Amino acid sequence: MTSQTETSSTELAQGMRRSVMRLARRLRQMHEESLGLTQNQLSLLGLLTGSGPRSVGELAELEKVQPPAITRTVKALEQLGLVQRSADPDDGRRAVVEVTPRGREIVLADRRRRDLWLVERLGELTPAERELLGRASVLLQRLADS
Amino acid sequence: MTSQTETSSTELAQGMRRSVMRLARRLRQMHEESLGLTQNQLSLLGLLTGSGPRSVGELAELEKVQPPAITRTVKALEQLGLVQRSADPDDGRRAVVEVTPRGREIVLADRRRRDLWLVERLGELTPAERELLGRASVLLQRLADS
DNA sequence: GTTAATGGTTAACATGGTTATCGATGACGA
DNA sequence: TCGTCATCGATAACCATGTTAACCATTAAC
Repeated sequence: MTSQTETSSTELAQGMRRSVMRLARRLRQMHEESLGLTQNQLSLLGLLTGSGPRSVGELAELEKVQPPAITRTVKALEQLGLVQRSADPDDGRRAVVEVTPRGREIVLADRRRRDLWLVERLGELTPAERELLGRASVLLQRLADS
Repeated sequence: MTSQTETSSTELAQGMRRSVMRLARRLRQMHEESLGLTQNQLSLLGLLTGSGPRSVGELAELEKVQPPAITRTVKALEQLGLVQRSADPDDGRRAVVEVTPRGREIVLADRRRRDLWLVERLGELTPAERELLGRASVLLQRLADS
């Protein structure tokens, strides 16, 4: 019993890795050519849009990257007028970054555009299949966060 | 009706994008620290292991990258003794690349290691949930390939 | 057989990650 | 209160990996 469960879990894992990695790659490609912003810049902008103002250190941790990488990206976004950097009033060392209205606008537009391809693909499925994916999506999220 | 279907498809797409991208990221991190090989090198090696000998141009197309990038990665893998490059006997311009036994070994070991984390996570789910993911995985694959 | 097309490499450059170092600010014990 | 230490962020120098442009060798075509 154990060995059979193990075997099928391995096979399931292989299948899932393949399909998830592949779909992710596809989704990533969908917003490559986006408004002149790089992948990184969009990712950071999206993060800020979702979470509100953040310090450089927090952003680094959330993006799983070292602080200098964030500094560079923030600098680029700042020059484009998409984020704004200000000193933390309580702690002069911290630099707080927040998205500007224009930045937020771009993120939302990009998200719509990115989803378009997937929405179309999903439209080709049966309602039952979509329902299945909806339930699976919750599980995937749980796996990713665990 | 249409508008309701459309709305839920949009929501489904958003949820799926989030969960798929996140899980993919997590899976990718799992084999970062792998034997001194970079992400790229492992990816190319995996491709070659799965598909047999390929020309540089084919590899570039499969990896969605320009030929010079392949040339560089192949050169590195060749120096490590993980791939072998030879001239196509029918067309002296083409360079055919194939994985060596040692390269193949590394790919398989890496795959096992990468799957380990996911297998463990899947083990925490109920059988019904695993079954659901198995069916969803097939759909994801189809979406990615369409 | 000369010319054009094709496959791959090389060179020069851009982007984005890293570590090491430093300046400025905040925290804390003598 | 002051001197020391820790922490945050920025800068510099380096590496990995993508790009385009130019070039070489080989094949194809007239």
